[in-house]
Amino acid sequence: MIVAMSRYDPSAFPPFAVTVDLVVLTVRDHALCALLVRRGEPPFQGYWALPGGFVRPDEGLAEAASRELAEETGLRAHSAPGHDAAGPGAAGAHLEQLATYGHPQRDPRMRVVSVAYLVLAPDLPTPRAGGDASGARWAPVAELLGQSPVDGVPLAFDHGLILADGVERARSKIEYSSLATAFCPAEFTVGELRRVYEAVWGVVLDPRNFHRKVTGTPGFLLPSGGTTTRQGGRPAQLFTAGGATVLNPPMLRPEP
Amino acid sequence: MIVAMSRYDPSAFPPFAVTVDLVVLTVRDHALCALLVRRGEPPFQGYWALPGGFVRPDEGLAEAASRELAEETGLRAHSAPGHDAAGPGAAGAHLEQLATYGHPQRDPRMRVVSVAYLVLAPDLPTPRAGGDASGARWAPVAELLGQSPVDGVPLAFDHGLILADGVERARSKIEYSSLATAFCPAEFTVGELRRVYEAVWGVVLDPRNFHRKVTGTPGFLLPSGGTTTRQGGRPAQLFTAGGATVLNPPMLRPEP
DNA sequence: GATCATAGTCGTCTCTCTGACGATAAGCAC
DNA sequence: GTGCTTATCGTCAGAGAGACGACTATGATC
Repeated sequence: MIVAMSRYDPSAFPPFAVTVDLVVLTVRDHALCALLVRRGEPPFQGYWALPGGFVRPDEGLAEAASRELAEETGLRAHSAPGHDAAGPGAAGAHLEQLATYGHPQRDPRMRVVSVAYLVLAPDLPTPRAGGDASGARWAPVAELLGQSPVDGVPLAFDHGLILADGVERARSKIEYSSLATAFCPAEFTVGELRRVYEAVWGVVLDPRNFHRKVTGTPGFLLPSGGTTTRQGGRPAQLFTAGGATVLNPPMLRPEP
Repeated sequence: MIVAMSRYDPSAFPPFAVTVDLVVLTVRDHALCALLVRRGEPPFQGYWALPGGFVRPDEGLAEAASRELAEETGLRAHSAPGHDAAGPGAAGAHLEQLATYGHPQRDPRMRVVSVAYLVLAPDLPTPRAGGDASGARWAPVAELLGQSPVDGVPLAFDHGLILADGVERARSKIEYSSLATAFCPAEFTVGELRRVYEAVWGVVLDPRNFHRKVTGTPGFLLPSGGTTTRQGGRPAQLFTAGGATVLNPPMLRPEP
């Protein structure tokens, strides 16, 4: 019986499966999008789900998340273990632990505890399907979180809840950190960064005030010297992410 | 082999033990304190550790944390599942998920994944030891996180790291939420609330500016009508926590 | 009971930052 | 060239924070 089990007796513990699930977010076409895979096996066969998989016996949680991310997208992630970690403007994606989901009935087959990770990545080509997934796609989170689920059906398991938590984390975190740069390529313009904020928050920001704010925050942006006209209009200065990870004072999210 | 295992095959998953660990914080004598228990069994026998235990097969993670908290302290917690949840000024403690720790070697006996929860509670009597703990005490976090570990030895397992993460979460969360009231009894004065901020942040705040800020934030404090002189000096108005959970604009933490 | 120490509460001033918005600059399409 | 787009600089009013003066109402001490 459980009640008779000593709380730390290793020979009599209730067995759990531990998985990682990934909320991979990017900004495409002015919209915040999440990576979904189509499940090729029951349960929820044919449903869209977050990428993820079992943690192996000899690997850490962040390590498992990194591995799944690489298998699924080819991305190299910098995990941010304690606090800051990622170097400025590096090519990979930002990865951080989101939360852990362990409702006893969240998987119909067995007791599964899933550690969710949040990944913020620059725009990528449409991912290949890999492993046991029969398809993969970028889906705008506005469709996923609105009243109308994808293709008329919700996500598998509790992945809709996990996705909502991940999106909320991303939305609030770009307020007080420089994480929005994780959605940009290594070199980007102030306007491109502003479009990231607009897509993630679903708002329109004043270009002049935004420019003043980000260029006036020490350590947020480093001028790289070049300019670009890839967005049309007047040539814009190119920047890379500065070393600052915390924005003080924060970027204020306007209310509706 | 693991690599041959289908990622969601329930019949061939690597078995893990899943535990919850609690970072229980309170403010005593102008200091932020954490609840520790002394381990009565190996490994780390005689070391101080965070309270916690195995998750039972039929209970959720927050449920397990709640149960352990009640067993250890007699506290009833309001978990805060999605966002807000706790009613204003209720008698119990605030409970929220902190993070999950699963380094392969974090427990010398076996693979254990631990979901840490953060509990913020008003000052309590010294807790009774329970279960397999041979003692329990409140320890000032300044001593625990400084260079000098308790009694010359660090905490068991990776609990020092978990504690540090919990303290950092508490410190940052009272900036932009009304969570500091969770450290106060149901009725409290502005000065008592200020002493909570001062203890958690380890700073001294201007009483006049603090008063203006908290009384000027709609929904943060509700006047309860009464007054008290329990802190000495001029009688102070009593308040209960208002319904607001988010502080906008936030309370600013002064820098050294 | 007068005095003092302790806290609480209200006001004022200055500085910084934000939001709103005008004006100018420098590319591209035609 | 004209028109359109985006980038960048500047100005101004209002909100909020830090610094601090002033006053109030208790209990403690002589």
